[in-house]
Amino acid sequence: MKQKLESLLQQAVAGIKTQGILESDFIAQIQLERTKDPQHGDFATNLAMLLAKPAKQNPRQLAEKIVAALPADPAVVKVEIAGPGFINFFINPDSQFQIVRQVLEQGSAFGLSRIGAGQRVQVEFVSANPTGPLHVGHGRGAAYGSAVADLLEAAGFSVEREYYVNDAGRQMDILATSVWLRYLEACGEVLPFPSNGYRGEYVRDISANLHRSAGDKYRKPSAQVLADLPADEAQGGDKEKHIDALIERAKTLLGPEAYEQVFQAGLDEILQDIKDDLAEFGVGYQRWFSERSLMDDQSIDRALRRLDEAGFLYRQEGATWFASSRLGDEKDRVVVRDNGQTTYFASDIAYHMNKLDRGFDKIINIWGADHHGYIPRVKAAMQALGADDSKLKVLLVQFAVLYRGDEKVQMSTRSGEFVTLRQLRNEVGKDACRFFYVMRKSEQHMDFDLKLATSKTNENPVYYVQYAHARVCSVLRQLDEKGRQRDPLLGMQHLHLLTEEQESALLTTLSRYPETLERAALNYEPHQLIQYLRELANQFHSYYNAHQFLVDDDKLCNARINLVCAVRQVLANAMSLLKINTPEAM
RNA sequence: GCGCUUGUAGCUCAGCCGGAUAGAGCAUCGGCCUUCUAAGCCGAGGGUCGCAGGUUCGAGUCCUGCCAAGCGUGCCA
Repeated sequence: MKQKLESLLQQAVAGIKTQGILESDFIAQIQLERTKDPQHGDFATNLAMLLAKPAKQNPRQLAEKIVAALPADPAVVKVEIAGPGFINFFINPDSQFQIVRQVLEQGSAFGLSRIGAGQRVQVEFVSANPTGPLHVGHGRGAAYGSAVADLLEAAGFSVEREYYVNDAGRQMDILATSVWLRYLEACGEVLPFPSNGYRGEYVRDISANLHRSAGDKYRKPSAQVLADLPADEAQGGDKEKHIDALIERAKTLLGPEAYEQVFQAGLDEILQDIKDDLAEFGVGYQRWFSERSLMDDQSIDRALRRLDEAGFLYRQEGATWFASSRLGDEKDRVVVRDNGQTTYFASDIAYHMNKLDRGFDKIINIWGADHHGYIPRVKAAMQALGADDSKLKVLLVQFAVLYRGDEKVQMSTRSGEFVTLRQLRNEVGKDACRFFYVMRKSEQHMDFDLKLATSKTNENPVYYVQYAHARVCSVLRQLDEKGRQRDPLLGMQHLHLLTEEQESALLTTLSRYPETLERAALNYEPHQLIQYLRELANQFHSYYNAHQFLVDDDKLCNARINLVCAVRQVLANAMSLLKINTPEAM
């Protein structure tokens, strides 16, 4: 309908051009929007006001000429000029009714769009370090990222979801060392635990499993482990120096092969936990991309060579620098440290080169907002590699601040004091989790109140939407219990009986679903879909309270049942997209 | 200091490419269950859209400055 009106307006513009009112080479951008007030009809355009200046006429006069040039169409019953020069369209109610038929015929496909035209989009999200279980902060990225990916898919893009596994680097060495130290404890060794180690209970679990499967294979006497170590923080020393020395000690005492086995034991178990956790949360990936693989296949070397060949690398103070400041970054960045090790950033350059090589039309990275300072340097790297950095879109997600009632829950991975995503899911349930996480715009700070999300009362918005769905199901059950039969065909023939205020509102809202989905996808804003769901559910509940559906008149009854079935279908389509359950009874 | 993000009702937040009288939930107050599920509905009160300028037919929305909050500003990841 919207498209039809837009084309009518284009024809009208062409018409006034031939009248010489407007320069013939002027390109008019048609802006057509849904009206907020039914008095203004169904659609409105500000075209006359936009063209007033180039046409050198006052908007209302021009509007009259545009309306005069507008071709007649059976779907449009009335066109009005209002306010400063708005042109309001009133749509023939008969054509409004057809949305019910359309929804029921298309079923779960209703609302899907082809606007993406099969373009290949990669969405990388969560990508939390595999040094511990996912916590509630990662949960928001998971819910948001998968919703964005699913939305894009629904809009006709070809989507690849990817998790970048940071399985290299110092943090992983700290984890491996923490696992080993807890393992030694399990063997019966007595030794202090470093203040900078991973203290979480999950590390003990991993170590216990390792001890069960490997016995004392990795055991070394504690005296040997602790000999000549720099003091830890608790003893007035430097915790960073202490932990680095412990890592070195682990590597030398165990030897490369055994160290690698301990390392791998920690990595495997944590990664598996993350995979299970996300799967249970309804989040799936096409690919898990290992950072170590970039080292193993020399991707990092190749990436650095390409930067060097392009003249963007230089040496200074023993390190190798990338001249990112020449490409919009604040300052240059180190890619190879003076100790010869490449930085995390070097891996990331190689990773993005890999993404570019895979030929995606669009690369979407979903990062925690604390990484925003990182965007310019990655874009600089892409440019230096000769790529179009506008292919990369970084979407930032603010961390959710967790409250238990009024009390703010403090979190830190290292200390082990954090609420995990799994705990949250167990406490709140998957549906409420996903709903709450994507309810807000991603770059908004979010207060996640556990008490509110766990409450099974009316304070909880997810139930509101689910309840609307369950209510339609309940109506159909009632119909059956009354011994009556649904007659969809009869209902279709009498959709014109749906003239109540609430019915018109629902028809309009249903017809808005496809454009809402499209807009949510193109703007990467799943919260728009949530807003829509709440509005649709609200209108349905109002309708439910104002009118009886199962009336004696078979024609009206079936028309209404068709309408509420269409409502149920659209509710279900949007909720399934967001991986929220659609209960048939509550 | 500089950079990014945010600032809308008591609280949590929507507000589409700049559009007509700025919306919703919670909270408060008042109504609605003999009728398809009251996890619901109807109504009321509640606003200097952080502040000040600017752009224009029109600004919560765009621009500039200021104020406030969060984050960033590592040869950490």
